[in-house]
Amino acid sequence: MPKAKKTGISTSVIKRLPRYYRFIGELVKQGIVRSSSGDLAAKMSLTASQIRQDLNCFGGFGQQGYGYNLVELRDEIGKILGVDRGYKTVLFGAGNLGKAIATHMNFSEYGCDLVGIFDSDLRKENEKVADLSIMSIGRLEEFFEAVHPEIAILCIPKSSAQGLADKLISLGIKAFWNFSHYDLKVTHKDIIVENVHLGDSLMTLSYGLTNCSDEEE
Amino acid sequence: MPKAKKTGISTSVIKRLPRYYRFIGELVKQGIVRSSSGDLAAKMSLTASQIRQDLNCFGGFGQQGYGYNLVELRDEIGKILGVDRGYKTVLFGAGNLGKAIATHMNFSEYGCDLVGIFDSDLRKENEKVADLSIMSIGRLEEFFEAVHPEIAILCIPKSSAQGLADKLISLGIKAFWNFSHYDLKVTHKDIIVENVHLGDSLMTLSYGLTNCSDEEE
DNA sequence: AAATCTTTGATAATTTATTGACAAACAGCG
DNA sequence: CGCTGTTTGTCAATAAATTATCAAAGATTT
Repeated sequence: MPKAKKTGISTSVIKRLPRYYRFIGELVKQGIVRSSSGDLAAKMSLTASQIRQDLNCFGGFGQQGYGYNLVELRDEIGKILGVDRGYKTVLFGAGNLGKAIATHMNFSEYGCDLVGIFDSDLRKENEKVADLSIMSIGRLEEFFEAVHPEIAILCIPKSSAQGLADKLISLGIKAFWNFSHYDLKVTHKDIIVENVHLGDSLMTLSYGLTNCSDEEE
Repeated sequence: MPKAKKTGISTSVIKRLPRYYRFIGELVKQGIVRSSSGDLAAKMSLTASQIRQDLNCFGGFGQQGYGYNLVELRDEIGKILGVDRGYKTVLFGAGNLGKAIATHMNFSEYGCDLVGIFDSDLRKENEKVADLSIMSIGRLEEFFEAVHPEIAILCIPKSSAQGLADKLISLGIKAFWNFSHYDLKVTHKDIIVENVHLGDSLMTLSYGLTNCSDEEE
């Protein structure tokens, strides 16, 4: 009898959910139908305790003496993450990174549906990327009026990020996936922001090389 | 009198360093020369206490009654991160994502120097990306022998990631920046891995939209 | 140069996260 | 259908991270 207790899930737990979803999805693809928290823990380099505790934040998905039904578990986590929602998503900035994200990401796997690409460079208008024609910013209001997208992906220079974000919020955008090298400031409380800083990740690698390899011993 | 205490810095602290580096660098660019932990905390949405404690892991960079000299602080953090090292970096997989990373990232800002791009598709050989000619995998040994790169960026399908990684380790690679949608398994203890899962970040956004917006109240 | 004000670095207190332990629940077997 | 073995969900214990506090250091002012 799964009891849902959605109140105040910690971000530590939430940030682990996508990884659970990936791993369990992979196991399902391999045809494995059940698994215990101990098995999963070994495969994911975690503790069994943590897996049980994490999953229990959302409900009792397992069964004593048996473990977890992986298909069911994957679907439950998917539902929690909302990967079945198909949030309408619009991308801004069709430079190298924007194009790569548009063509490289399997949006549908992650609960998103890419429905539009905008660029401020008029010369790119009508160019095709990922089966969509790039639109000029001039068509922004018209498009939002008609489509009402929920997520904006920002692949634009940091100088224009905050301005565009404010504009998009006024047009009803609910979430930002922000690659603009700038931490968006958002006062509205239900607006969700994920600032992605690839450079930070690379610097972490550099830190590791610089500090761990020799001096650890 | 800065006392260095590099022993066992927690990953929580390390993961904040790049953000400090970015913010402080930005302030320096704006011509601001000093700042107190309180100022910085307000600008970065952190507590003053955390900033002081984080910085103190590496040495006493501040001065009572004055605060921190931002140029000095930025340079110190840069040195800790190793962004002055210019680690020789090789990219594998010249698809959309690989090309975007090659052309979009300012590697030198992050302590890296992109010195080679490989792709298994022979038709791409000699194609130019980011001022480098794509090399075929056949030239791998020869190139590593001559150049001895330290970092490998993997923008390849997950099916070939582990195999290539093992090969590269045997050729002397020290760190992986891995975009292959697969968590690399590395037993060697000084090999450093950053698994980047953009999909995880997008799912976190989806989680936020699905769970927070309405039900929070 | 003394007095005042600011701010650090360090330590203590608190909060949060992770791990361990175990009773209760169920599967599987004979 | 009862017995045995497994595994969960929960709660307690531990560990880690964050925040608060404050004496000492030094800047700034007069």
